[in-house]
Amino acid sequence: MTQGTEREPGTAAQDPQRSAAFTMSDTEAVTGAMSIGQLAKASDVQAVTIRYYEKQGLLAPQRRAANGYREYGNAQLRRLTFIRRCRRLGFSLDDIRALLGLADQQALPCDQIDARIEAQLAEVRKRQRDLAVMEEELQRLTHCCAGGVVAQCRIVESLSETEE
Amino acid sequence: MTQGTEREPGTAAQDPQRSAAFTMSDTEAVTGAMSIGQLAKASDVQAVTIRYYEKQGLLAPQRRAANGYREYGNAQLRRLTFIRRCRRLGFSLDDIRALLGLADQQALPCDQIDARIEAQLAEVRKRQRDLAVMEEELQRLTHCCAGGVVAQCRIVESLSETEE
DNA sequence: ATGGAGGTTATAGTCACTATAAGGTCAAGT
DNA sequence: ACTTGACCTTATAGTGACTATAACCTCCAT
Repeated sequence: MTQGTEREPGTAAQDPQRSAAFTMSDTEAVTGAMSIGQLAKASDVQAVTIRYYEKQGLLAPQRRAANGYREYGNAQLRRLTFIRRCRRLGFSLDDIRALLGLADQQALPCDQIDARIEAQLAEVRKRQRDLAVMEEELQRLTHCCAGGVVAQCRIVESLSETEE
Repeated sequence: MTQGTEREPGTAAQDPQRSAAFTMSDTEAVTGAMSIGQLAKASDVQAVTIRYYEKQGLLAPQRRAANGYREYGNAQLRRLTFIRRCRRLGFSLDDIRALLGLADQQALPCDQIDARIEAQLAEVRKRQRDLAVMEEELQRLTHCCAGGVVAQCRIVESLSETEE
């Protein structure tokens, strides 16, 4: 897959400080404009997903080029990075929309953001407890019918028993 | 609340050989007819969900009554219990379809069922590791900007930073 | 001018349900 | 006999966070 954004390795070499992910053509470097594909590469988020976030009202392009192409700047890259980090922390897109709304109001105290982090931490811990139960149960089921056949399978039996 | 027709599901337990989870005796067919609502109550699974499982090929009613109503017996209750327990262990409906296929073949050795339990256990442990990472990250974020305002918020900052 | 890699939109599919609509059936009460 | 209300039937659409597909447009190098 030849990646179209890398079309000038010579110019990139001029600036050893610049990370490969942000390599842009000279004009782009001046304006900070990225196409959706370049933003995708820089953020490691698929272009379709970026368009999806836009439809969900999370990330709008800076502007549209004359040909209709989306153009993004570094502010959008930071915003997208924020979105993806929050997703990795288990926040829903709704949560993230709220967090972005808060983050955009620079004068607000941090309390509400803090509270949402705490809430998410509680949620993660709840999921951990759920998984711990699953793990214990599954662990109990393993090795419980080694070498038998299904007719006497303790697993099937214990999973089917109607309690009374 | 018309639970009056409920007979104790334990009558089948007179047969201690009943390791076969899904074999249905004629007596059950005669005595054990439940409507979908009764099965829902007995299994604590919503009627719509039971119909959904049917559409997915997991659980068919014994037969249809003259008026078109679904009729279930104790074999179906055990099968549904099996399905729900597997769901609680995190198995997908596809997994469960496969497990039911295996469980229905009484002569088969247990190996394949065992293997699927092990695979699910591995999956659960992977999810646990993912959550542990999330927990650590969230923990790190809490209290990191107590009392400040968003403009200096370390949370927002650290979530937005593009690494380079 | 042609090919191929990019971009654009719109729509449908995923998973395991849940919700809604529009109607048929049944037992009890008036 | 009639009505009420609980139950049953089917079909369709919505959820969340994408992913996949189709059909088309644009740019650039050859």
